[in-house]
Amino acid sequence: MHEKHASTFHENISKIRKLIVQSSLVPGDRLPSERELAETLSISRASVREALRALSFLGIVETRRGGGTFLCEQDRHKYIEILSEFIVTKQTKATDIVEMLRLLERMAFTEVKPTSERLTDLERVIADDRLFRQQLIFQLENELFIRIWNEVNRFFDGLDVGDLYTLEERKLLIETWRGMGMPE
Amino acid sequence: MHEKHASTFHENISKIRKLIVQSSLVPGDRLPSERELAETLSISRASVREALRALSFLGIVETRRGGGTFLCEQDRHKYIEILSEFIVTKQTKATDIVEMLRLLERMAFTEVKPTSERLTDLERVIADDRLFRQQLIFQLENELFIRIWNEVNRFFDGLDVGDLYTLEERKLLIETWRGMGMPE
DNA sequence: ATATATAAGTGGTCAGACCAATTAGTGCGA
DNA sequence: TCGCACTAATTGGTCTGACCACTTATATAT
Repeated sequence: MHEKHASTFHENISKIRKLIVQSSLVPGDRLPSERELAETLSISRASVREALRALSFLGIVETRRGGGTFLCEQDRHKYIEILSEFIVTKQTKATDIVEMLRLLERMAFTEVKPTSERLTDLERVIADDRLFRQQLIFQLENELFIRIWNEVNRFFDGLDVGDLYTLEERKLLIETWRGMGMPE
Repeated sequence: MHEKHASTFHENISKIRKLIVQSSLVPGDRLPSERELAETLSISRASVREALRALSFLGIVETRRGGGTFLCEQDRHKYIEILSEFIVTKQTKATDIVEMLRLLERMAFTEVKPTSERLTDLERVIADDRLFRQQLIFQLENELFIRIWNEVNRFFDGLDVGDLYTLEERKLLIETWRGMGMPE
């Protein structure tokens, strides 16, 4: 009865996107609840959630616990465009990529509240530059930020210019963080 | 007992990433099964799946039905670096962004097998340039491709230069596709 | 009319079950 | 011994139903 899709997962994403269009939703509008979507699209709520999570990662929808699922405002991703602008306009070279990565990671470093567990996690991967930086970024727990870092870091990997920080720098970073004190 | 996280969702991602590091997994290696992960990390299998789906979208792991979940090979994302290289090195301007988008969308156009349902879906959004192109890309059902298009399209949106195609071009695209025949 | 308490709605998580695809194991025959 | 077909175990994919945490709407009391 229905068309062939690569997987029901993609089919479900397609269904939800189609419903957004048919309902003429505009950024900021609320989508039907997960339970409604499940019944309307004749799929389980678990599948609805997996599809919504994917759309969330793509920056198309956002969910608010107890509130609902909403179509994203374009403006919320303005800083992605800003970063993109930086890449696009500045005749970016290897040094610029490195500079941007250091900037992003400094942001993470200053934003993340240092806890004993996070320090332990960082120390565990202190020997590996890439894992160390990845660990730092993930501790921010901001999906959009993680996505941006992920893409920029791919540039860096492609450059094949070795580590971003030395082992001593990474150790110093941790020591500095430790000196910033613990939460209550 | 355990540290404060923004959400258990991010905490779960952190747990899995930590386990990958502690197990010294290298690209190509298989992760423990979802059931094992659930028991090891003391979370439900549904939560494990949501976390794995996120890591999948970030290009860190990939799942094979009946086979398992594997740490991604770096090389699989080589073409992301190629596209990035294009952006980074060519002093990319607005015209280049447009060119790249047209290229990506032509790839989708030639790769996707035209079916009556897909044509219907496209015709439904023919009035909206952005939705039309998004619909076309999503029909490819390739997560990595969707991600790349998504990022590049953000550049385009930031340029604010109007539509990429005219209504006539979109109609022509559909007519051309319709002429390519239907599947068996 | 305002503020407070209550109820309803919604996303987040969990448990257990079954299906579908792959993989590992077994045994038979050449 | 080797190779092939068959079976069993493993694993990701989906479904159902339940309960919790948070938000929003409603009703109630002052």
